[in-house]
Amino acid sequence: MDTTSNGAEGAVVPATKAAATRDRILAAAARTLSLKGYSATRLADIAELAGLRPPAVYYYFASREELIAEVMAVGQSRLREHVETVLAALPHDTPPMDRICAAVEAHLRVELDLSDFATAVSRNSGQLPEDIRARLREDSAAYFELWRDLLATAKAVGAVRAGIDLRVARMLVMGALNWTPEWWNPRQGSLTGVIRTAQSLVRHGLGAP
Amino acid sequence: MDTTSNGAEGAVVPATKAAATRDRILAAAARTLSLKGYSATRLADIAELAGLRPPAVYYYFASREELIAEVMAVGQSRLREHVETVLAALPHDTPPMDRICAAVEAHLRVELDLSDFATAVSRNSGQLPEDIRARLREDSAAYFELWRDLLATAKAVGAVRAGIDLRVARMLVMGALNWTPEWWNPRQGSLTGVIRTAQSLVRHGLGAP
DNA sequence: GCGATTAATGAATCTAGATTAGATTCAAAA
DNA sequence: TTTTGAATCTAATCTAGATTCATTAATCGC
Repeated sequence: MDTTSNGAEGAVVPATKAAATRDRILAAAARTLSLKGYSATRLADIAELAGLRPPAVYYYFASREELIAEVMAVGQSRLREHVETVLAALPHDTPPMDRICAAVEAHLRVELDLSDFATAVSRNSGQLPEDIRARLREDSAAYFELWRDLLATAKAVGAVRAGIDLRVARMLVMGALNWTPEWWNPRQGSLTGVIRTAQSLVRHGLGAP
Repeated sequence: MDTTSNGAEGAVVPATKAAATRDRILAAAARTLSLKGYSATRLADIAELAGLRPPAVYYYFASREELIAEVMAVGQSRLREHVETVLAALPHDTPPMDRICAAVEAHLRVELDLSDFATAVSRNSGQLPEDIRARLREDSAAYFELWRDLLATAKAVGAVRAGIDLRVARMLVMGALNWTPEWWNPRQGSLTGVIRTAQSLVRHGLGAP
């Protein structure tokens, strides 16, 4: 069902051997980007992790930039889709603030545990060349939109304290979440611990008493 | 009292013309790093902004890495010192949660308005080569320590809700703050607006009701 | 088994940028 | 006026990586 070492990179099982190699390169790039960051990511590092020589990468991708752009695109959409899926599975009468907390959990899980691609996005989105950034814009905007809606709905039913600037609050919350890969380490704290505290912070930070 | 264009980069007035040039290069590097990020920062960009040819930089700094390391060191300590100064100026009986809010404000001000150096640090600390990172470790740890104390004190007087993991909460809050340079733009929102919402989020997010 | 296509390689090339070498300017001291 | 040292420049060098390419190895349809 899956090709990577990382628990649940939910790639469809590749149809051909070639597609498998391509996925392996992509996954290696995602992992390297998530660990070392954009500037320190050499094509040679990626190739090595994928068990290949650097030129082989060009058989599958037009350029290093192309490869990285694809990692980011996958990461961005995987992030958004995971959160959307989780939200869609909630009972229809779930209170808005509970939906926000579910989104917090989903975001953290995908970013810290499920996908190197998502990690790569949050760790590097601020460092990308304009070129790549432009390609992410649409998907990224959709994700912001999702959060905007979550907050707006909560506000509409009076679940958000007065005096909170919704745009600012949204960016602060997303910032707190996006920064987690910089400090969280699976070996020293439990993921559910992070999730619980983040939810508590958000719920009481935004919520009316 | 000051040499830069940016409002309040509180450098001491340089003793000699040479020192002024050095400061100009440093400031140019800080600004470039804060705007373009580590990977996109060319020595040529810095030199141009400082009104020089790239080789001239070597008259003042041993290498690009050295220059960047110094920017980061200045930024990190400026950030910490500004927050420390603000906290030290508070009345001694200021309640712990108010002290936290003051720190939030100070951090945001120095990062978003007062110092390109501080911005450079929060935007790039995750991308730096191990080498430079090592040099920041001490100062950076001191800053974390400061926040640790702030939260621990608040907790001690019962100002923090139960069920909050202090370490996680601290990192989430600092993440929210450190992420702000990625999205905040002076032209579209007021700084005080950001500050107010951030304080509200933190106060209610952490605080006992 | 056997050509044809697909995958991958080692060795060579190309290039952006950092760095160095050496020449030049210029203000101040002698 | 000459000398000197500090500050800067232009032109050349050096290097890490990305990229290209001619060739080899693997795989597949028959």
